[in-house]
Amino acid sequence: MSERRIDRLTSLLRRRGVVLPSFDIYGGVSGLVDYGPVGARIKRKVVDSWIDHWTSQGDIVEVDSPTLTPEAVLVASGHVGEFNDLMVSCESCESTFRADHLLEGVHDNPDSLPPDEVSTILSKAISCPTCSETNWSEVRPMNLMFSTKIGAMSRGRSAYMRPETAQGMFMLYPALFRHFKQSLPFGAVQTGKGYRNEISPRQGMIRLREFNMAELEYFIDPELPPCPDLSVWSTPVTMIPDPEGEHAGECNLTYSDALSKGIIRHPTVAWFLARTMDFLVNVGVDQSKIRFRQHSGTEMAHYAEDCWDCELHGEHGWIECVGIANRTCHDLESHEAASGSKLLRAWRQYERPRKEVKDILSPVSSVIGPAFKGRAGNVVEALSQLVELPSKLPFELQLSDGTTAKITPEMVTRRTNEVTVHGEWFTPHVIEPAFGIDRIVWHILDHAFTETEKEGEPYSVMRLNSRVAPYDVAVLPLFDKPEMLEIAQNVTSIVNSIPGRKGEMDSTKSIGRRYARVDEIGVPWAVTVDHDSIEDGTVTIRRRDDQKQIRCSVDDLVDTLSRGDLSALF
RNA sequence: ACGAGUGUAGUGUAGUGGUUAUCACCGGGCGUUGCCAACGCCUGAACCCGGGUUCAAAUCCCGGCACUCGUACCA
Repeated sequence: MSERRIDRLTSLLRRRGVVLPSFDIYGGVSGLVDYGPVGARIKRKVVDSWIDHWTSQGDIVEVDSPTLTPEAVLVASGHVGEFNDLMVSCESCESTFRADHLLEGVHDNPDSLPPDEVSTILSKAISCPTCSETNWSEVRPMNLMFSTKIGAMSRGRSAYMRPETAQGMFMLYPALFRHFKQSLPFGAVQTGKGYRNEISPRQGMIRLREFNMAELEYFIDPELPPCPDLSVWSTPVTMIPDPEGEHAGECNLTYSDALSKGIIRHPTVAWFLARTMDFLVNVGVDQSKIRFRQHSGTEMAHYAEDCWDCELHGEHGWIECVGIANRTCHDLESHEAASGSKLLRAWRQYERPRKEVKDILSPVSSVIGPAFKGRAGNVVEALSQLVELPSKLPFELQLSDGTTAKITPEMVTRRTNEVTVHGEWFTPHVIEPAFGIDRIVWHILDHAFTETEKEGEPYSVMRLNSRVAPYDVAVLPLFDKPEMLEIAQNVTSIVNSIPGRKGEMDSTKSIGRRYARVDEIGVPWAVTVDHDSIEDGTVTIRRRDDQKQIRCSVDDLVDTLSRGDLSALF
């Protein structure tokens, strides 16, 4: 047995087909892992619980978009710029830095410089912060996105594997807006793979190059943010507010207290914190190992207003597993600007229509047309955008192309326009909780992994919540007799016919060994078929966590299992 | 990314130039037992990959890959 708990845990996960290195027979690839037969079921149940947790709310729907993403989308989102970090290392002391960080204060916009210029500035003006030497290596761009081409050969369009699922949901905003009858708030969830070519992935499932993410984009009217009742969550939770803010220091607060004290800055964000906690506890994360940490102003993306990490504690320390960010209107506005689409907005109906009286110069197109020919369109446009009308005609009208046009009295009619305005278009804000599924699965396993002793021998039990257990029951014929096998086979197929339930039969080896095997992969219940089963149709049910047994009929078993948890029988 | 260490069956390991590659658990078969990793017999399964040195390499050297630790990085 290995010295360290984490080694014993990972060895169990490999041995039992939960999580194992990918492409192992070819030497493996760092940052890629496989879920085996047992792990894949656990992961699926976590993802299904997640989808169900949010979609049962009513105003959130599931969508699914491609992982292949055209370059333009990721240029607009900022990923192409942000993920092209230039790295440089000091040849004297071997420290590695992001080149743009070193240039801060020397150059206004270091991101915009090509590598050779960065190199030049570095060697002239910057010394190593660690050892003060000026002996820089070659500047290398580190692109964290996997690039590819859509289409054949050189005609292919540049694309990337998505670094987050969010952009796909922003692309679907117009469809969502229609689906929800054009009224906010509403949200979309998406689960799937994301890709980041990490410089040095380590820590097993914590930093992967291809990983399972689950993201929720909740679109709201910033002037009318949803403020759900937070008083139903009365248990305080651990929070670490912005270390640069006035509430710095770990504290234990309810969500509503944190919101009223101004620690959580947005009511909808507070509500997502609460709902996130509920989800994690539901799938078996240990509540005492969950905390929320607020980003400091400098850590936060420039557009975000309030950003929290939900961190889970395990063998790797405190790990960010969920990020909850108020992304404001940033993404939708960027895509509107880059694509020219006018579909990325929402309509805000005024409570009562506003009458607006406006003096305008209405163009007389029969005069303007012949007078300005090709520029006529521009002139009409500029007239309609005049805020202050000139006091007298003729006057010089400023056009958008920089030229001016002389407007004479016969070209326009002065008129007073009375319009009724019923509302306005605006760009919704978006609150985004983003979950790292693999990291959550890891912590579920970590928290469930319990090492005990049985008759002086080490004994491991995976105390998984039954919601995420790979099988609901294990069916074990006490011994290898045709009558018992038949009953066990029968019980297994009945269990498998209950929607959403899975049972597995195991008739090998001794009964103690089979109990041990199913304990190790976290099956919560073992159903044993014995002599009495042949006589009277009853079976024993053994509870994983305390090995307590009761006897009941197969009918009761099936009935209870289809209704809920077998613990009702104890 | 840099540096150091490690890489032997499914898992944990022994082996420091010549072994049929050790042991345990593990998997499969047969028998036996019959409710918590029981027992007996049989059986399955490994030297990370590629090159080099040597008559001979798991063992020494070089390169790659992976893991661990430290430093760095981490939208």
